[in-house]
Amino acid sequence: MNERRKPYPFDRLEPKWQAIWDETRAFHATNPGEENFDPNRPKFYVLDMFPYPSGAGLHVGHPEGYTATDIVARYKRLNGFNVLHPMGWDAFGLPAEQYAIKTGQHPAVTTRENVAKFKTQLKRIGFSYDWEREINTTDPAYYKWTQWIFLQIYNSWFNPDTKKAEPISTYRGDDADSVRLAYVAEVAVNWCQELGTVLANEEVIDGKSEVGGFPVVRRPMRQWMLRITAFADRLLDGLDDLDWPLSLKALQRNWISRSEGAEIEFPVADRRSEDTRNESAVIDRRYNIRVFTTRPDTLYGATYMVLAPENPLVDQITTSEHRNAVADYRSQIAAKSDLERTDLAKEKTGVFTGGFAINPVNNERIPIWIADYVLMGYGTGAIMGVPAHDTRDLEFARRFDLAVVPVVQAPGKTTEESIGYLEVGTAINSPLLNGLAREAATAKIIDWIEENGHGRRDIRYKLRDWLFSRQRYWGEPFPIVWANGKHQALSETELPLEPPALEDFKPTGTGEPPLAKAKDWIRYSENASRETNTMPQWAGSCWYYLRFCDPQNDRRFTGEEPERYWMGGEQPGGVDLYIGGVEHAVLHLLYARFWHKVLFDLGQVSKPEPFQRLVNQGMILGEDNRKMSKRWGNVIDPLDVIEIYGADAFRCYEMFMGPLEQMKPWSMKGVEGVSRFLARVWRLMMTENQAGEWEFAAAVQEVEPTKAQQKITHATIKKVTEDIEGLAFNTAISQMMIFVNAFTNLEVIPISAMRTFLVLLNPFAPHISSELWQQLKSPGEITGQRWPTYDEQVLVEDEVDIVLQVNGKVRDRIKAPLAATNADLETAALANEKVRKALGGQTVRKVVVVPKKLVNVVAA
RNA sequence: GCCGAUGUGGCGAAAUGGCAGACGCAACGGACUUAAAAUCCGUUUCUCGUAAUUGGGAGUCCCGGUUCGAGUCCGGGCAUCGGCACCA
Repeated sequence: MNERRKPYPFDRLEPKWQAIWDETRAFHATNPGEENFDPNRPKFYVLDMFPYPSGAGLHVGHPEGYTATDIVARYKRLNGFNVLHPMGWDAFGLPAEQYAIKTGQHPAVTTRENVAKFKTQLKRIGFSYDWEREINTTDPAYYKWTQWIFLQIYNSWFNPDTKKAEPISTYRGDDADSVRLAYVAEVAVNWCQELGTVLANEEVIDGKSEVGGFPVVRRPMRQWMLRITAFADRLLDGLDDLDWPLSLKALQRNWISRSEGAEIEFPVADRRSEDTRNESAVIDRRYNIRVFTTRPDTLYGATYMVLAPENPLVDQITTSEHRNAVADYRSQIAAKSDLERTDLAKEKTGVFTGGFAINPVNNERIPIWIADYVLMGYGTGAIMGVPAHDTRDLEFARRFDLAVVPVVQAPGKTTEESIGYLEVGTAINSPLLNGLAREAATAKIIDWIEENGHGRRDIRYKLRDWLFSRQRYWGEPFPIVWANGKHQALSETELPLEPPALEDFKPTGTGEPPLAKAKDWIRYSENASRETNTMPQWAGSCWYYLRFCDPQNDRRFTGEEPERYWMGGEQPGGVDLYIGGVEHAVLHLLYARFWHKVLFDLGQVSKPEPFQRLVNQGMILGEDNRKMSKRWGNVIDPLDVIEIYGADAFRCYEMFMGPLEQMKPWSMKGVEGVSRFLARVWRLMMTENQAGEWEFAAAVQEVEPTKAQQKITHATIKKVTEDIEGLAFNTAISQMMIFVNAFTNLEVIPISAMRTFLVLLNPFAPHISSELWQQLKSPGEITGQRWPTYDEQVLVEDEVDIVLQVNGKVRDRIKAPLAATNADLETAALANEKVRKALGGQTVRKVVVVPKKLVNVVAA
């Protein structure tokens, strides 16, 4: 093997500095009240989305965000902040369990090994985490508090008057279990046979499981739910003040999706009067059909109704002669997967029930159909069909030849042409509303509906309550026991509730959780048994950022004072910078906000939102511009890169690739370029002697920098400072390259400029900058320095370049004294030979002068 | 269909409304070397012109607008990517 020569000895100095940082606890953050805590420094909490420690080890995507936060953490420390920069492991989850099923090895063992591997890898990159705060969601000392928080949720309800979570003891009704924020319900859930578990809506993508891509079917099951929908409005409103990417806020808004409108009741016409043509409302008072609509202003245009096939009312409404057709259709639909059913391309289907409803606004008898384009899971599972002003209804009406009555006139169109018009227009064919625009018509009709008892104003959300139980082994057991068919909470003193030791982790396949196999564990007392479901993977990550504030606390989930300090502080407070992938937009980031709001209402945390500023790093693609995957053979292992180029080069390349938020392809050649830059930095201050040993370069001397050197040094301080604040790390590195190029090949290099530069470089390349700082015999440790400041005065030029334009086209460039007046510049421009040549004989109409920049001569 | 993002050299990219392409990669040329690697120096948007230099023209997805001046602002398209999707 031909040993590749290292461009500088990173293989020696990187482990050296990593060991020093460990030994000196260089990045340990102290809490208020602890020794060495300095209350005069401002705080900064900079957080990564902690990883699931998979067996595959670190991927180049992980360190992208981690490097960005590490640069900010180191930068903030150099600026005198108390910085909280922790790391931990989100270690409950499917892969460890599936590995356990295959090999029989306990998931705890696999997890321990994977964590050790991840930690070694992260340390090799030189991240400045406070490892004394490391946490692991599978540690009983951690999930004790996950279970404790679940009990807070279980023991709370949402008071609609205060719009807050309150202890269940404040509830005055007679059925507390019906209002708890954690409740059990029989619902149509997403069941994945392959994984042997149910999944949350957020975990299902295109009818397949997010993990593994296995088919998911609808199936009614009794499950634990968390009442996140009660917080829908607050989760929406809270977004306004967060410094998050607009696209991510849009994703959450879209997911919650608030619709305002009305719930309207349509009475069912009495079947006994089927042959009467007279619609004078012989009404069957036993059941009304309730619909939700965002367009109550089109009520006069409702010419039919549609129920979801699963709607229980269908049985009551269907007449005997239509019973067979309806039954056929319903079984046909039941056999379809969600995917088939929601296929937009297919033609609308449906059957008539034989029943009629009465449109309350005009007493018209309208037919009731069932069709699979109406979903049981949204609104009331029934709609009023307004074919003239709804695309789907129109398609359905045309297919089955139902009446179409336009009730909104499009501007400049005839009544007939207004069919299919969805925008704002003027109400027609609507005695109560004629002539009104949408807003006024909507307000008026809702008033009418409410006054006449036909319904009420209503708001609906697409957001569903959070399906919180899983039929898995490797998760937090619920601190719940069942007695006489009722659930009750364990007391706090019984936490943590550890899962039973099991030989066989396999899902049962029946929907009964694996924990059901542990007969002894289940038996709680003579007549009570334990809940056998476990919590979903998201539970642990819903509050880990709070645990980081005070990770060893055994009396509380997090200490009140540390929480107030790190999560509170000045408005708006919270985590000051949170970086992670966009894939958690409607999962972790929504769930965590929900838990945080519950804890806030209960007085457990100091701010209503956890993450003040959030940034999504872009995905890193393979060199072939495809998503990295084993299938394409384009996966890059960070450790391989570090082996060849060193951790500093790896870190700098990850940041130099392009803007943090952007998707971008990997390039080994690019790593090499950045590695060359670091080698140039090294050789600026070090030379190799005859024996091949590196020694301090004689060129670096105690001399005053020249004016030009001062200028570039201050320009670099300014650019790097501003770019770190703006997370524009790629251009910060560009500027440092410009700096180094300017000092390359000089016979005398001022040591003061080098020291300043090393501090600027330190957050990006902490190892090489620490080593050179020491080689330069600089005072103290580089990590103890103050971030340099720049002087605008130094940056001011005596002479400036002035661009001369004629009609906006550049014709020449001249140098002018900084003090030159506009008149001076104008004169100089008009006297310029190239300007005069370009003007030809044209008349000068106007001269625009931008001081210190340009003169534009306008002529014709 | 709805929501969001993006569109600049051979490639990754840069540019408070004011010199488009900083910085890096690749390519080409040169220095050093017996040679190579490494290193250092230079050229490198396209096009026309020239023996060469100095030059001319065009150019930031397309069409229009605002402006003395537009990659940047406004209007309308197109394309690519991401999310949601029969949500009433």
